[in-house]
Amino acid sequence: MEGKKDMFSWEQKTLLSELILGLEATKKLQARLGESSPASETNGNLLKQILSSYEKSIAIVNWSTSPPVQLIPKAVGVAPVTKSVGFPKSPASVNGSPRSEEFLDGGGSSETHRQEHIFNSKKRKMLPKWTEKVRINPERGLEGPHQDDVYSWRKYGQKDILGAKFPRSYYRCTHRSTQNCWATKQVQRSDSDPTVFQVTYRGKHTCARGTLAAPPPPEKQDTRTQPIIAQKPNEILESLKTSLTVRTEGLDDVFSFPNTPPLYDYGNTNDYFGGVMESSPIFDVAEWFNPTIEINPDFPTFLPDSIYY
DNA sequence: CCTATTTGACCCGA
DNA sequence: TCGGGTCAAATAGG
Repeated sequence: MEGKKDMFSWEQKTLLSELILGLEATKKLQARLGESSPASETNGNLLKQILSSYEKSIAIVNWSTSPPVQLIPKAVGVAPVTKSVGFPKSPASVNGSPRSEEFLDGGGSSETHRQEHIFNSKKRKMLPKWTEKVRINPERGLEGPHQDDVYSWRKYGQKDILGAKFPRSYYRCTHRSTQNCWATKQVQRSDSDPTVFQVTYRGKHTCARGTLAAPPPPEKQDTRTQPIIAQKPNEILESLKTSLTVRTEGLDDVFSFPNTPPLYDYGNTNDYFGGVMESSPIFDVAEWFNPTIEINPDFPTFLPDSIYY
């Protein structure tokens, strides 16, 4: 565990190099494809997927080494997806191997617990962070949810934020304990425009379905449609569209998602949101789309992780 | 019975 | 001390 603290094993180096090579190659391919066949939507997605996988893999390797190897940034910076995971400064003195073990504490000694906590928060600080804006479209199904939203999230908290009309909800990957996936996200409904939500992600998924190819269709999952939806006066805002933005914390990553589905313009704000607030039965639109943005246009179903596990 | 959500308490950094 | 983020017991739902 403490063996090589300031350096990576040659395996890690090699692995990293390989990953980077693959990443670069993929980018080139992407560029090339982009020029020749402009209509290859599928190819584009595949490439995005591949790039994403490379990024995550590299990130993982980096995480497992004390000094985050900053080779990723390189000079490639072409593909937007390559925002390269941002690591705030040096990880200070986090121990070399952020491995589980400690999380499995069973004894529950407050000591262990505490250290675990500290460790976690430190680690957390290093996680890349970015924000996307998602808006609901009253006449369409959920729009192009981001890959990241296809994951299984589990809500672990909600808080009223000072100055914000709506509470902020916190989610973490369902597989955190089982697979050490530290991805989390928080959703904040915009004060001004209730149709807009700000989703801030932290950390990339390292869980199986997060790292590997995206979980595509098997969403069938006997639609465990949430009852909440049923009570909604309207099912309008089921749709949302994602556009993104980025704003990172001191990290220099310029991130932008390549996919930007068609924009829908709902000129009129449905009276829906008119005087929501206190009298309206509308709790929080966030509820509907929060947990897990579903691709199903008709129902924002919340898929349990059971599917993938 | 098991898993996910709710919600007040608790922790920690600013 | 305050406010944001997380924990965890209670609760909901299948």
